[in-house]
Amino acid sequence: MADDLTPLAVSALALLVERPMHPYEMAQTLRVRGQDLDVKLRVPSLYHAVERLLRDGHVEEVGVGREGKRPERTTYRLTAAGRAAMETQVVAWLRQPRAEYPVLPVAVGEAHFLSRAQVESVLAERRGAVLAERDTVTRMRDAALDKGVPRRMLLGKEYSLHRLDAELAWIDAILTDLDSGALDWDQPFLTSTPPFTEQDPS
Amino acid sequence: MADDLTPLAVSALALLVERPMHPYEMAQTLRVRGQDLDVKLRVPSLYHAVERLLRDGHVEEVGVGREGKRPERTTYRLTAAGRAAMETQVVAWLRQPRAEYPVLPVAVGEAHFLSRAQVESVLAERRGAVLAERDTVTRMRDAALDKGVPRRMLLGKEYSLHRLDAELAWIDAILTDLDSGALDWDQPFLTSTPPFTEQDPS
DNA sequence: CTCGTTATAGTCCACATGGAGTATTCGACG
DNA sequence: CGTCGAATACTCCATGTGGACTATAACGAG
Repeated sequence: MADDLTPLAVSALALLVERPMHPYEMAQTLRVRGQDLDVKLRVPSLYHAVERLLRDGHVEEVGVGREGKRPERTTYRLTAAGRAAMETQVVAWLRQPRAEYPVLPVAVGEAHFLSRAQVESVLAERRGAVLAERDTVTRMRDAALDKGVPRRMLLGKEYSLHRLDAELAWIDAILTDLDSGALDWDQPFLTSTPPFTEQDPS
Repeated sequence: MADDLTPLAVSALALLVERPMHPYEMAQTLRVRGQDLDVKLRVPSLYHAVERLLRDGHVEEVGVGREGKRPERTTYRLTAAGRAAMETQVVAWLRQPRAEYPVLPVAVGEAHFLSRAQVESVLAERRGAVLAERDTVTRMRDAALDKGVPRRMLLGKEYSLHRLDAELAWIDAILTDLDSGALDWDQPFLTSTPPFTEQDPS
């Protein structure tokens, strides 16, 4: 039983539900549909992903075509196993949250190496960038709705908006606390004995 | 100029600010402090990360010790270049959001392959799991505050809480719209001509 | 009609990741 | 006092990732 599919593999399989394609065409389609905002799309990774799908019987070759005098291309078709594997993976991703590791908490966790002033300035800059992104996403979603794209295709955008709002709220909380001095930035910070665990309860 | 540091590399450098350590000790310290919830910590990756830091002059060997009769261990010390590189990286992460790719939007984006009932049931299950996680994080933060851990060390937890709340709101929105029928789950979905772009504006 | 540009359709290879394994030592239990 | 499990401190290698490169064709500007 071949293991977990990567997000890019799932996107590829989903495209093949519609019709057979060659990898380059998948990449184009994903880009045209804006799905490359949700899935990290790098061409070589896509080719590798398709290779693995082939190896695992999730897709099969449907022919090597020479259309016009373009470079050779291998087209793939979805198998029943591939379809099933994709659905299983989607369900698994929906069913339970998996640990993901955004860098922002790490950065803030080490931000005490910076001066309070620097942190304030840099976070203020970030705040602006996040606001701008929020604006862009809103506009994309609204434009799509106007064009008649069904709501359920835009749920990812709604999620992004929620996340951006959460980030804004959090940045604002930090900036407020930095200003009010509630964040004790200049206190000596513990080195040897972390107070995170009284690890000697014996 | 060596490139971007990985999150794990930054955590390693941050530990070395306190005192020289060997990799295994870094791993233990990160775990004791609960930082392995923010940074993905796998022992082999840590060794590789330290190797790269050594190669790039961010750390130097400070001796191969045999304490007691334990296996040999190589201890590393931070260099000035390493300290600077870490601060630069932290500032870069704070200054601007970088594209990250959570799987949930991808999964929801392909969820139309599932039946409405299945999506509802699976998302309801997820909702419970997210609630439980939110509870756990809250308790961890409160416990740490009680022990006198400074606020600024717990900003990551606050961020997690904001994000979990955002996810809950989003799940609830989907479940509501699925129930009310606002999400037109059973409509025929476009295959050949995506309405995402009228890609013929000529 | 030639020359730089963009689009097509990929491949190469250097690098990063992480499950599983190794080898030694310490501590506890019978 | 032997052995069995856990901790210590790594290493191996299969797999995944992605910047840079290749090679051909169509396209437009001079």
